[in-house]
Amino acid sequence: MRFFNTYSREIEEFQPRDPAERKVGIYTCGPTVYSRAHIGNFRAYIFEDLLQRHLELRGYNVHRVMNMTDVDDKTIRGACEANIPLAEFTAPFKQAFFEDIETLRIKRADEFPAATDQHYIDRMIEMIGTLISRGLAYQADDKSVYFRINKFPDYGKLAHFDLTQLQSTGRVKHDEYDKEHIGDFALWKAWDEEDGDVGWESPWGRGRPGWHIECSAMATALLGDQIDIHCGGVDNIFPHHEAEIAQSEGVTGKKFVRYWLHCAHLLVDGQKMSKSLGNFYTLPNLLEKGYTGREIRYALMRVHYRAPLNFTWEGMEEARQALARIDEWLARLREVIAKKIDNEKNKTRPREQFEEALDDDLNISAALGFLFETIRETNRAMDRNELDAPSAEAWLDWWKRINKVLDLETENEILLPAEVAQLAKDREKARREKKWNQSDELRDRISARGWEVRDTKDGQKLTPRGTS
RNA sequence: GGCGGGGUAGCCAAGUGGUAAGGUCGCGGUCUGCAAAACCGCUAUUCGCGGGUUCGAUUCCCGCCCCCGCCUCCA
Repeated sequence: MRFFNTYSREIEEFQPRDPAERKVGIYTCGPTVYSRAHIGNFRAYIFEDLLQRHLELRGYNVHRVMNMTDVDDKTIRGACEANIPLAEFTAPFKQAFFEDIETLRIKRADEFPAATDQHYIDRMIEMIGTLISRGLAYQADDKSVYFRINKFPDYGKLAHFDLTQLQSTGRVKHDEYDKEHIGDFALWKAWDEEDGDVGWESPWGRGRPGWHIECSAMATALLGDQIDIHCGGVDNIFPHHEAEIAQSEGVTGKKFVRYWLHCAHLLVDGQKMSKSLGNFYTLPNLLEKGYTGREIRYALMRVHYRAPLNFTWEGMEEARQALARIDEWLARLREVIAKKIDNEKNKTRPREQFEEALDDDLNISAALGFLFETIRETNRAMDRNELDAPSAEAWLDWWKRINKVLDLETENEILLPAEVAQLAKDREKARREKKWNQSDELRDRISARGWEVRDTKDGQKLTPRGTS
């Protein structure tokens, strides 16, 4: 198995810390719960889901942690504006997040530590204390504690940045007079009036943790000093992950992460989907348009994680059609099995290309290409009545195996509504009497109710469209 | 300005030093009363542009162009 490691900028053979036990520790940066996450955020989480599921398919025992950032400027501002306690403000967004990942069939992480958990606050304070004692951090005149990047020679290595070349984007306001170096980042932010009643006591006074330290504290607390894989969006490479390395290694003295994997952005109209640009869609936005969770999952999954993915409605339609093709294929395989078709002519058996494609830095496009090739070949055999039941069973087993990674099968059998059943019954009668106009009219009415009619040798078949 | 990612058909996209997977859309055909689904065929003499290496380059090298992102709290 090979992955592109952001640190080396090279494809590397994957070797976990504990190859014998096949244990893999993964840390993924989770949402900041100040508003509902948008589908660009979920592209990253789906990529991480694919990673976890493929590792598991290959026999690894994955332990994944995803943090919840429930204290930062935005959450505090939101709570202030709503005039409610911070926890009350973030709770519905946490809940919405869990609903959304369930809709998208994203496997839950083993742990979702929250930044405001006193246990982790304590750990952050402890780490900051250690960094200060080693000269890697200092308390400035503004009472905040900053990381001293000049004392950490590797700072900038992940992003390949030359620190003397850093330019301010003006996105974040700097308290330049308080910091020794413009690049020094906050570990502990001193309380100010805008924080209201949000704050924790520390050896440096009342305040709250900086964003980066929370991940270092939770990652090392739950996964140990060294973790196998750390993921996130490319926009987290700098400064967030760079800072995590500095803080963690500054405390433990050990290499923090073996493999850094970063996901490219979801674009809309060729631009990064983001809250600040206002060009974003949430999951409920797409569900309202009639798309289902698995259709959205497919649409967000089908492009390689390191390539930008442009979100379009055309892409959503493509996802729907592609899934219908898979559904149809599965239904046909099951039919062959049910009919116990026995034919010696075509004994086809599954191959390994799907898994091998994913071994290659999660090449999902190649993997799906192989799936669809397989679908065409087996459909062709079924058209000729040349696929026997054992072969169909073998392909179905194969699907069950790869679907552990894809998780794209329709969830529940949708019951035929009585109304549609009656229309179908009427249509059957009309067809027996060769009343074609009536038959076609009934087909339209059934179609208007979201069901598709097909006339086969065995009579009418009804399939729901756009199913979850 | 620095550092990345990307540029392959209408759209999405894989890929290799030896002549371009797959999905979707469109067109034609088989099947069908007509459809649908499925299958078959057609749809890139060509892979952003210009050089170079090579018997041969979309792939390797050099230069350039375009798009997107990051450059101190964005997945």
